Amino acid sequence: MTPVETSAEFDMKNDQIAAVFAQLSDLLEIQEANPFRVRAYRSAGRTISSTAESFAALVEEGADLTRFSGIGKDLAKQIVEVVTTGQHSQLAELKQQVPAGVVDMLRIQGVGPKKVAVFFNKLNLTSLDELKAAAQAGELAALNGFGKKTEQSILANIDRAAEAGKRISIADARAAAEAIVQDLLRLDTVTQTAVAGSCRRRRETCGDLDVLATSSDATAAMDRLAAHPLVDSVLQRGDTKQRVRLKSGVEMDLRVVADSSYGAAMQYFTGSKEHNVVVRQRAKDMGLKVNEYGVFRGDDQIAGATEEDVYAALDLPWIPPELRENRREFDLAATGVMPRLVEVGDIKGDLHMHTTASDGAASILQMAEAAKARGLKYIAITDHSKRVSMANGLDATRLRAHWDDIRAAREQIDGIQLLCGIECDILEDATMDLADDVLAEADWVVAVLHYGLQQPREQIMKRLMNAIQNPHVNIIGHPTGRLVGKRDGADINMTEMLQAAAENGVMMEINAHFKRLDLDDVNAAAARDLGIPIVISTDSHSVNGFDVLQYGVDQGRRASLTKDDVANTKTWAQFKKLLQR
DNA sequence: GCCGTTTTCGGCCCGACTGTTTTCAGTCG
Repeated sequence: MTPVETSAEFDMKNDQIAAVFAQLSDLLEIQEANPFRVRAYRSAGRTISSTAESFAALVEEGADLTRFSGIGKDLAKQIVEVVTTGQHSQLAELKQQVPAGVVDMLRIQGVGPKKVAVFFNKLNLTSLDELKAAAQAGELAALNGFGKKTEQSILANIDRAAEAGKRISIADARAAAEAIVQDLLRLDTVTQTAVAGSCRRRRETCGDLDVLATSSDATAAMDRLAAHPLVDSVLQRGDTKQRVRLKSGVEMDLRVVADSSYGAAMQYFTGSKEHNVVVRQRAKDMGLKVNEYGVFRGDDQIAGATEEDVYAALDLPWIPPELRENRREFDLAATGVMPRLVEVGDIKGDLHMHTTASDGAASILQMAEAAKARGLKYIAITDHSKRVSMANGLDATRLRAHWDDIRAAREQIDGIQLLCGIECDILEDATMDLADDVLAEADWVVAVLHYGLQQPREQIMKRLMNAIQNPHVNIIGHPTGRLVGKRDGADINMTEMLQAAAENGVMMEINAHFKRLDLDDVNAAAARDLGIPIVISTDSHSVNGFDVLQYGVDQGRRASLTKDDVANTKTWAQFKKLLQR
């Protein structure tokens, strides 16, 4: 492909491009297009949004987009059209034919493209409000293939459609799922139980919860779940599967299988869907069949009790759940050995935390004692700089006095190193919040964006580049500034930022707080590929703040980071050497 | 629409649950 000559903007984000193809697949589905074509569009959207490189930049370079799996000649052309014109001609056409309100109907539980097509084509309904009115008037039950129950179900779920797709944080998901798992284990008839689904894959957020149990008595397990104090109501119940709504609004599936199927069921219910499609296709190619009950050759179950057996039957090493997204796990598996991913126990230092000097709740010594109690060997105290006045940020004078306090604290505690650090704001005008001579005195400088996150990409990049080129900056903290599910990050050219960091020896943080978790999995993997040391830090504001470390490590695992990729797994002696820039 | 030691056509993962049906389609994960 030759570079594209155009005057159009090349600043479209991957998520925006992906959204075009997601919309296309919804619309095509309502129009009853070939389901595999719909899937191709949906998969292309997923590929684009889970790629660190900017597709806009790739188009600008004239790169061959068909090197991405699932993107062929046709989709490559469509991506070029979207990037260069900001439009997709077929999407525009489809939007003329199908009003947006019709697409909204897809969000109603139990309503899919086929039903939506009937509402639109037979009854001319074009919005959720019109659909609701029709249901109340009994018009839906009169349709061929519909009945009173479907109509009632739509009425029951239509008001919830607006919040459908809402996801909860991994922290909330784990708390709820693990409470229920522990409760099920109290039943004598339940032998094994575990959390599966996106929660087990440790995604940042979960749309629903999946719990698996093995038991000779599925009825007892389902009754137990139905009676759990966290449960609001039972939505579905069959012989082996029950779906409930929790009081928090989140829905949970419980699946009960026999012990001989536990591994296969775990594999199946852990997903992701895309990972499982590849697994099952692979089985098919080998003359086998995989379902939630096991791996089968003909009618013979040849594996199923453990996940290891299931993967082994397919000539695959066991794949850690965090990697099961059909990204690179099958390439890694092809080498025969999966990398040993970083673990919480590997972490020896925490390099981002606050004290009462700014907006923390504990003293320097209290934080150090708490860190030491958790087995950490070194920490950096990184209170806010003055720009963050709301958090009582430090100016040069207060910071120097604070550093004196940190040095004094070193005398009062053994077995843990204390670094004099600072979380220094990168100001809107691209200068640092503290002067170079102050930063030069620090052991550890975390540079961050807090304000002006809405600035245009050019200015955001100027700020990040200045910080990265500042010889006193060690690391960029929570690099995008996004808040999971609440706020998009700044408009960053990730490739450019990471390249600059690699060239200047600046590290990148995975902020372990479950509301941040950036760099995210995709970008952290890209950083690692460039040889950038990653630091997983908690940003603790209290002695309990260290609890979030697990979430950061999980994000690192999703990025397939090993211990070697994470700088704060080093011993203090090794880490000290990394500090020389 | 993608893909290919079954490569340019003919496939494309698999099963539970529900509701509307008398044998299956739609939805969901």
